[in-house]
Amino acid sequence: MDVKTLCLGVLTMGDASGYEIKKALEECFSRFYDASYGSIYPALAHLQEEGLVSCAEMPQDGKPDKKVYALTPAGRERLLADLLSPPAPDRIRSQFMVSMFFSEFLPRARVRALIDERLAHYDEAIATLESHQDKSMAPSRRFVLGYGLALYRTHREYLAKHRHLVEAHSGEAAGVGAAE
Amino acid sequence: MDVKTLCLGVLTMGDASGYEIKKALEECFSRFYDASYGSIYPALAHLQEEGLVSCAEMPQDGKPDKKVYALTPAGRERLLADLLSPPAPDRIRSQFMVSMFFSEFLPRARVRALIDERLAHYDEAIATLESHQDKSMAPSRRFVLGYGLALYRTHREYLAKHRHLVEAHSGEAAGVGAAE
DNA sequence: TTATCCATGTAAGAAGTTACATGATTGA
DNA sequence: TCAATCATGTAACTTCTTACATGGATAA
Repeated sequence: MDVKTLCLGVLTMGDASGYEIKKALEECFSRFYDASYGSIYPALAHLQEEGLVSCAEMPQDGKPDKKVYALTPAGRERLLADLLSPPAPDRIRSQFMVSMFFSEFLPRARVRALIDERLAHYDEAIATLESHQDKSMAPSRRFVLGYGLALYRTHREYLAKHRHLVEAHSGEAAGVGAAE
Repeated sequence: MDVKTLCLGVLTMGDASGYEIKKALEECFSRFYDASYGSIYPALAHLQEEGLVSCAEMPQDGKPDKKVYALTPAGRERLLADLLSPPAPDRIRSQFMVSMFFSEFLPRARVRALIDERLAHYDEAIATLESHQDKSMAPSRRFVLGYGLALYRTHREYLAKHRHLVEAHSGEAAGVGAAE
C-alpha cells in the first residue's frame, strides 16, 4: 500500500483532480497518512498508464487544464486487493519524543516552550476535529475522525499531567543553561 | 534530526556498539522512532569521520570485531544543537487506518480479523510496557514510557468501543463478499 | 536441529520530499 | 498589496529499508 492506493481510495468518493485528492487526504486522515503533490501527481500518471484510472481534461483559463480522474473497474479491483493485503505496522516518527527523552540536556525554558507549543497544537487540532464531527458522516469516517480525536485528547491530557517529569529535571546535564 | 542524532543520544547513556544502539533504541522508543542496522552502521561511520564519536575495536573470536563507540565533546555539542533545533512535526503512517477508512469495501470477517489482531497487538504491547515500568527509571524515561502506555491504552479502548462503526457497514460496497 | 542472538557492513532500490517552474484569481 | 487558493508537473535529492554476505555460540 502506498500513495497510489490512497489515490484509488479517494476516487471511490467521487472523481477528482490531483489537487482535490491532496485536499481530501488532508481532511480525511492527515493524522494517519499524508502525501505531497510530488508523490500524488506521478502516482496518478502511473495509475493512468496501468489503466486503473481514466482522465478527463477540463480546459481552464489562466490555470493549467484541470485533469479529473475517475476510477476504472480495474482500478476498483486493485484497490480491493491492496486493502486486503496485510497492513504494514504503523510507522511513527516523532522528533518531539526524542527531545523529551533527552530533555535533561535542554534548558528548562526550552522544554517548557516545546510542550506549550504542542499543547496549543493539540488544542487547535481537537477544536478542528470537533467542528468537523457529526455532519451525517458515513460510519467509517466517523470512526477515523473519532479515533484521531481520542488520540489527540490523550496527548493533551498526558502532556498536561506529566510535563513535570521532564521539566523538573531539564537543564541538569553538564554544558547546558545560563550559568555556563 | 535523523538517525545520527539518535545514535549520539543513545551514546550519552554509555558507550555502545552499533548492535547495542539498535537494541537500546528498540527498548527506549521503538514506538516513536526506529532505525534499522542499514541506517545505524553508516551513520556511525559518518559520525566517526566527523569526529563526533570515537571508536574502540574489541577483538572477538568467531564474530566480527566489536566496535564500541563513545561520544566526543564535539559529539555532545552536536547533540545539543540537534535537540535545540525545532522538531519536525510527527509523521505517522498507518495502513491500518486507511483500511478502516475504506472498510466498506472489505468483507466483514476481514475487518473483524484486522481489529482482533490489532487488539491483541496492543494488549501485548501494554503488558510489555507495564512490566518495564518503575525500575527506578530516570523521570524523562518514565515520561516517554508512560506516554506510550497512555497512547496504547487509548488505541485499545477506542477500538473496543467503536469497532461496530466499521464492522456493521463493511462488505456493503459492490463487488465484495461471499455472494459475488 | 533449528532458531535466535551476537556482530558488522554493503549495495541496490524504494518511496517520498523539497525546491523549482509558471501564473491567474480572489479576499483581506 | 500581500497572501492564499487554484493547478500541474519535473528533477534532484534525501533518507531509509531490504536483502545479501558471513558465521560462531547458545538455548530450546
